[in-house]
Order: sequence, then structure tokens, then C-alpha cells
Amino acid sequence: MPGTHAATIDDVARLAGVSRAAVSKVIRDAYGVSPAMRERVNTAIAELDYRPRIAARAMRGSSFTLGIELPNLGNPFFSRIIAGAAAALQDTPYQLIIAPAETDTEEGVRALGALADRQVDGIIAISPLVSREWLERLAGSVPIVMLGRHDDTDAYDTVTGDDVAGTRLVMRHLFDLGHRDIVHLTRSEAVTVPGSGTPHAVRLQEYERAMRDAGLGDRIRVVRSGLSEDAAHGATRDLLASATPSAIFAGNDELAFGAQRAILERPGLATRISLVGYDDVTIAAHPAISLTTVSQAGEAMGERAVRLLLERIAGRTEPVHHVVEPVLRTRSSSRPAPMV
Amino acid sequence: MPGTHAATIDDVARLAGVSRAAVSKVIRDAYGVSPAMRERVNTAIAELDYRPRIAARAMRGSSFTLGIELPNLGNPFFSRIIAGAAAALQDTPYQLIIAPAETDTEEGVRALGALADRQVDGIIAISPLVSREWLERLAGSVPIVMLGRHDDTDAYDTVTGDDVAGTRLVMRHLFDLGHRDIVHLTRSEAVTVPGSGTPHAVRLQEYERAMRDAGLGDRIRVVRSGLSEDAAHGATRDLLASATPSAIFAGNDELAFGAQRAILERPGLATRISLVGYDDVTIAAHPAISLTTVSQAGEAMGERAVRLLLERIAGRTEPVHHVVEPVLRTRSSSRPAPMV
DNA sequence: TTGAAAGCGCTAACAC
DNA sequence: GTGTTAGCGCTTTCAA
Repeated sequence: MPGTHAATIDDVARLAGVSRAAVSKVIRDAYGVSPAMRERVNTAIAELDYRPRIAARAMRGSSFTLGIELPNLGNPFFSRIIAGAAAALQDTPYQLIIAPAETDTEEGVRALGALADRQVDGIIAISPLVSREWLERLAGSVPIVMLGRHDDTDAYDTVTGDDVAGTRLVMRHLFDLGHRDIVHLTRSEAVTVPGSGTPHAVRLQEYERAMRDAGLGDRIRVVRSGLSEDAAHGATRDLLASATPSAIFAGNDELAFGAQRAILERPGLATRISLVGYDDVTIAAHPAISLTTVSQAGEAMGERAVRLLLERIAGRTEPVHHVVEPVLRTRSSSRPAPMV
Repeated sequence: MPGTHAATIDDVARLAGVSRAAVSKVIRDAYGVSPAMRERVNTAIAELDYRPRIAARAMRGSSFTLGIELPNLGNPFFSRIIAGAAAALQDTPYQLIIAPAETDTEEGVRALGALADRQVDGIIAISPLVSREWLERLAGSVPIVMLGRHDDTDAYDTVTGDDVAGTRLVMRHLFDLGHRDIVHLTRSEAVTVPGSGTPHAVRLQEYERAMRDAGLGDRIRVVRSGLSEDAAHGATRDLLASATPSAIFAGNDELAFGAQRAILERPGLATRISLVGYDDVTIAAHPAISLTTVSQAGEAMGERAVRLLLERIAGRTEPVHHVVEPVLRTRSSSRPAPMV
């Protein structure tokens, strides 16, 4: 460390006895540098421990940063997505940064805005709440991949699970076990606006459709809660105080765990109520939990999202809407309905 | 959106009929702007929907970004830390970005480097593996708060749980229940280098000390695994194939869940082996899991880390080493040792 | 209180 | 194949 300050491209150029442009070309491996020059530049870079300032690069072009906006980091399904995305970035010059948006509502917009302000080269977003118009506008200035949401738009790409098929797997499973009184535990109205294309909206809609198709339209019952395990616990506790459905289909595993807790707290109920979740997070397979749920290949979704982004950055313009097939994991939390 | 490009500070200055410097002062609320001018500038900003480019600001000063480096996003204890950190940033101009470093080893260095390259104004790091020297060097150019690690350094601040006290709570609890054959399930040697000050190193050391102090030095038994629930499951399965300890003290809850799974898979063992974890993640309180564990107030740690960083940015230079008191949560996974 | 001007570290034309 | 030069959008002296 000669001097007290970090080396700049000029320091490297000076030490290597070449121009600044030459150094720039080497670090970007751009066309038109002789092997000899590349060698000398690389030596100087190593010598000075030079690292290009991202801010300066961003001012002229790319920031070599991909941003991912994430609500509710506590949900382990999302960490699988991140793991997949990070893995896909391994041998690229890109770095992933995550902008958390815990408190849902406008926080999502704030987080996406923060990523845009930082001039990331692409954004992966999981906000179910941000409006499609807003996203389309943002997509005008930076490539976006929307995760989870079924938006049929030309402005950005999407990677989604097939929630229609997934919900049908669940409902078919419960019907086959003889269940008729099936409650759907889902999140707030804001996240399930009909036609909004959010995962929870689709699951809710398909639940209702399946019930009606089975002639059980009058047994449709929807219970809502916040997104946390704790909120789901409270909502289910309230439900069980006044009713005993034969099965509960939770919108995701977090909610299912809360419901399971409430069920276990009422003696004798555990063997009488079937429970199904959605996502197949790791702990769902734990023998003490043993939650029947729908598996969604989160890692693959994250990886695919990154690939789509890199393709966009490389110039693709036609939109891609990728759908992941869901698989039902049957475990002991669901079982035949009790004889009447 | 007049024109097709995003507004710059010049556009605002032109529309407001003032100089670029004036706009800059307004957006930073710097000293020396008349109310009238502030008013006009703010109107122009709103009109143009102007948002300062972070990259440009970073070149001259702050990036208004705090970075947090995080290994193993899958561990829900870490998400609580993030939630606390994000909450503490609510009413500040700072934005949090997370650099994930899933694959441990040099990934941590890479992620920290990436944050530094992006000129974040401060870094919260959870890497147990990065060398103290490396961190001290980095701390020369950007404020750092190290989470979890007991480093007695002047170069950066630390926020840690009191792992000595926490481990003593655990061991005392197990001894009181009559356990003598206590196995410690921990991570790889790399994370438990004696004297390295990592949480797992301290817990291991205290476990051994407690065993020796109780005259059980010859019963010390350490089992190691990877950081995932799955790795812990495998390691415990292997252990149980050849031995049946009366208690297992896992280095954290993730490991404990894996151990619990292995225990449950061997019929009859569940009621004979006590299990204790560390961290008190949400699911540990689930009645089907009911894991005795040490609670660490993750949110408070994240919040404190952010505060320390903001203080450093504001000019503080003396180091602060903050310690969080652990609390033992006794649940049914631990119980009296079986009569001999 | 306000504005002019220099410059942060890099990339990309373009000239040599 | 190599170097010169003109900015990118801000902040910050320093004059006015």
C-alpha cells in the first residue's frame, strides 16, 4: 500500500507505463490489447492490489451488480431462491445484492427504487404488492425478472410456479382422502386481489374453483392472517375456537406451521384435522412436523431468474415467462378424513 | 417524464432556475439555502420525479448504503438480525444491502470485498472465517461492526452474544437434569479454531471446560458436521449408530433440528436423549419441535449493529464491544436423564 | 445566500 | 495496438 489511499486506474497505468485506457481494456478484457501489455498491466494490478471502484464504472456503464428485492426474509423458501441465484452468478463478474423489504406495502417500492438508484444492471423482484404498471415503467430503464407472479407482460420476464396445477394437486389429494370441509388459510386481501396474479391470489382462486367443482361451494371458507407463523397461529386458534374443519390448506408452509401449532394446542385435534402447506421448506420434512406440501424447486427458480437477467443484459428483447412444475409431497400431516 | 431519460441534478436546477450547487444543498439539507429557494427546488424535484444517482454521489462522498455480509441465509436466526437492522434504518437516509456468502470459505472475503468496492458507508459482517487481520485492514477504509465474534480489537466494533454464559446455562441445565454423557454437535474445525473467538469456538471450549470442571473430562465427545440441517442429520445418524449419549448439545438450532430428526428416526430413542440448541429460532417453540435452546435477541443485535455503524459514520473513533445476555428457554426436548 | 468551476475514477470514441 | 480526450452526475471549495 504505497500512499495511504487505495489505488486507482491511474496508479496502475503509471506503474505499468501504459495509458489509462489500456488498463481499462485489460480489466474488462476488451478487444485490442497485446499479450505483453496485458501481462504488465496485470502485474501492476496485483502489485497495487487495485480494485476498480464500482461507482465510477456505474457512471459510464455497468455496475456489475444484480439486485434482488425480497419481502419477508424470514421465509426459508426465499433463501433457497437466493442460493440458486447466487450459484448461477458464480463464474460471472456480477455480484448479487439483496434489498430487504420486511414491512410489505410501500417498502417493496422503496427497496426496488433503492436498487434502481444504485444502477444495478438487473433486478429480481418478489413483491406481490407492487403494481404491474409501476414495474413496467421500471422495466423501461432496467431489466426485471418477476418471481412468483403470473404477469402476462411484454415488459419483463417472469419465473413462477404453476400455482393452478399445484393447488389442484392439493385439492385432489384432500378430496381423495375424503375431506369436504376444507378451509383455506391465506394472507391478507391485499395479497390475494383476484386477477392480480400473485401466488396467493391464484391459490385462493383455485381453491374456490375446486370446491365449487366438487359441489362444495357452500363449504368454502377462507381464513386470513398476516404473513408470519405467529399470525397464522393466532388466526387458526380463533378459527378452531368456533369450528372444526376436517382439513386446512395453508397458502404456504409458514402459515401451515402456525396452523399446526394451533391444532396441536387443542388436545385431540391433531389426528382429526389434515393439514397441507405450500413450498416444501426444509423443516417440513422433519419427522416431528411431517407436513404434506407442494414442492417448488426454489433453487431452480433463482437460477433461472439470473439466467434470464443475464440474457436480457446480453440483448434479448422478447419476454420469457418460465413456469416451474410443482410436485406434491405427501406426509403424515394429511390423512383420510375421520369417519362421520 | 420529459425526454426519455431520467432527470439529473442539472434538469432540476434548470427547471427551478437555480444552480446545480443549490439543488445539491437542498437534497442534502446542507446549510445555507433560503426557504424560498428550497421551496422552488423541491417543487422541481417533485415535478421531474428526480432521484439522485447513488453512483455519482458515491464518487464524491457517501453512498448512503450500509452493507451486511451474511453466510448461510437459510439460518432463520440471521433473518432476525436483518429485520432488526432494517428497522433501525427506517428513518435514516441509509439503505441496507445484503451480500450473501453461501459457500463459506473465501466467499466471505469476496462478499466483503464486493461491499467495499461498492463504497458502502459501513459494513456489518457475520463471517466467522475471515481473518481478524484482514478485517482490521478493511476497517481502515470503512467502518465495520462484526457480529457474533468475540474480537478484542480497536479497529472495529463488535456485537456478540455472551457465548460463555450461554453455554454455561446449557451445561448447568443438563447437569442439573442428571446428564453426564453429553455430546457436543458442532461445525467444522475451520469454524471452531481455539481462540478465534467465533461463537462456535467459544461454545465448544466452554462445553469442554464445563465437562472437565464436572469431572467428566473423559466423557467429552465432539461430533462435527456441515452447517446445514441435513449435514447435522447425517452426522448424528452416524453417531447414534455406535453410541447412545444421554444428551446432545448442538451448536445452534439448525444443527439441533438435524440431530432431532436423526433421533426421531431411531425408534425409542426420542425419550431417552435430551437435546439442546442455540439461537431460539421461531420454529424451536413449535410444540412438535419444542426445542430447549438459548435465546439471543437477534433483532436487538441487528439494531445495535446499525446504531454503532451510524455512530462511527458520525465520527466516533473509540471501539465499542457490545454483549447481549443469553436466556435459556427450557422446553420438552430436554428432560431428566434416564435412571441407570 | 448563491453560483462557477474543479474533479471524483472510470469508459468509450476516436485519433494516432 | 495504443494513447488522448471528453464526459457520466454529483459534491465541494471558493468567489461573488
